[in-house]
Amino acid sequence: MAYEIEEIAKTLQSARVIKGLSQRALSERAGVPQAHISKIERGTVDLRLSSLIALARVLDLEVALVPRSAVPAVQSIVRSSSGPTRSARSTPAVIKELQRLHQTLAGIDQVTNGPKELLQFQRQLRELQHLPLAHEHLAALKNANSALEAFKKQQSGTEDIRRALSNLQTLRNSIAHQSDSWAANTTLRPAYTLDDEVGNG
Amino acid sequence: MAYEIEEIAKTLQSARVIKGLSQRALSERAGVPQAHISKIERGTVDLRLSSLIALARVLDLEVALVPRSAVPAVQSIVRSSSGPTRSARSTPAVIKELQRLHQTLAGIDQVTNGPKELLQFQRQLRELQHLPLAHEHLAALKNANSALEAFKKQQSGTEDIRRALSNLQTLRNSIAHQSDSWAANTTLRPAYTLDDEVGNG
DNA sequence: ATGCTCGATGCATTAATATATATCAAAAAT
DNA sequence: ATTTTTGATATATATTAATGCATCGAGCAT
Repeated sequence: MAYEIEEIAKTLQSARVIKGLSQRALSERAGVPQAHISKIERGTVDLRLSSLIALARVLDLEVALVPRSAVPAVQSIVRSSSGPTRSARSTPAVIKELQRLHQTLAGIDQVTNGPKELLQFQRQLRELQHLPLAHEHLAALKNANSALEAFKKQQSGTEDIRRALSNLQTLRNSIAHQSDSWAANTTLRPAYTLDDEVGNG
Repeated sequence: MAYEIEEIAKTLQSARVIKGLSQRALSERAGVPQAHISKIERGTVDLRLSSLIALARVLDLEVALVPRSAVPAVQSIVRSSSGPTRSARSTPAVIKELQRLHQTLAGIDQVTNGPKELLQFQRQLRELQHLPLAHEHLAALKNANSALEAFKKQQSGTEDIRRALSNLQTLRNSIAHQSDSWAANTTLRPAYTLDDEVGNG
């Protein structure tokens, strides 16, 4: 298979993984069979443009034809625009943990009517999903998760939730501070749809 | 056919026309049958990625997947980078006239050993091909062309050539002055391959 | 008027994608 | 330890891009 095709295939796969979607989940949304997605990502097929567009759509990507002379500039734009999304947060473990957090939160039915800490927790989590989390932050996320689960099983009260929440806030602040150029973009960037239906193909 | 595909098709066609290539010429270079190129440009086929890449290659384009959030920035980059190439010079008549000039020049066999004005003429023409020529400049080009042909038929001497050359120089200067931002790029931008084999499919 | 190039179209054939469905081993979650 | 999920793979079929070739009318030039 041609080099360029594999390049695009890699981009597709990377985007899918970052979005926390399984091949099957992507399959449903894009209307492309999972088997075919597998072949595409492996670069074993010369896919049609419609397939590429269908997949790109779901992955918030756009198929573009850019002049060769503009490629470097475009690359730098793309890098700076989706850099944190791509590089810093590409650690699979971190992504997984974020999903886990989201799911345990979804498993608590008193989020809306329960203590307000839970809602704040939810909001905090949503913000974190947009931040360039590195692998070093994994532990903090795990702690928050176990705190949440402890509360879910009623093994602890709202105090622990509040403490975990505070931890997440400090985490958020420490990260948001180190990259201001990124912070400017954060309002424009479409939020990940990590919220709905994560990783269940 | 999907909207996005037609969009890409339009881009391909536009790039081809601007480069002064016929479908048949593009066909030879890209290894794609002319009939198929026709269908592609009309948006009546769901082309494969390999076809798209093959065509884009010849047209100095790159197939890219850009994040939706970065699309506006990328568009502005592309516009400013290939703006003159795209907008100002897209007048078909101007392109035709440039090709005509080039061909009449090629029809003169004493370019290399003849009067030095011819060589300068050639060089000047080459520079003009990289400039954002508008429709208003058409007359000047036609004048230059007729002057060249008159010399070819030995109906005039080198004086007329020199005068036409001078006209082209002033034309060049007047254009180059009004856009400095563009002038900076002009060294980096790959020259059009209008030089070799123009419009003979 | 003649000839040439252009893009579009038709047709037959080939080759490959796309799809539906099912299965498998490995990783992950319970 | 058991169940679920995930990605890769297999088979069979339908759809269609891709190719080669021929042709057509329109525009342009000689």
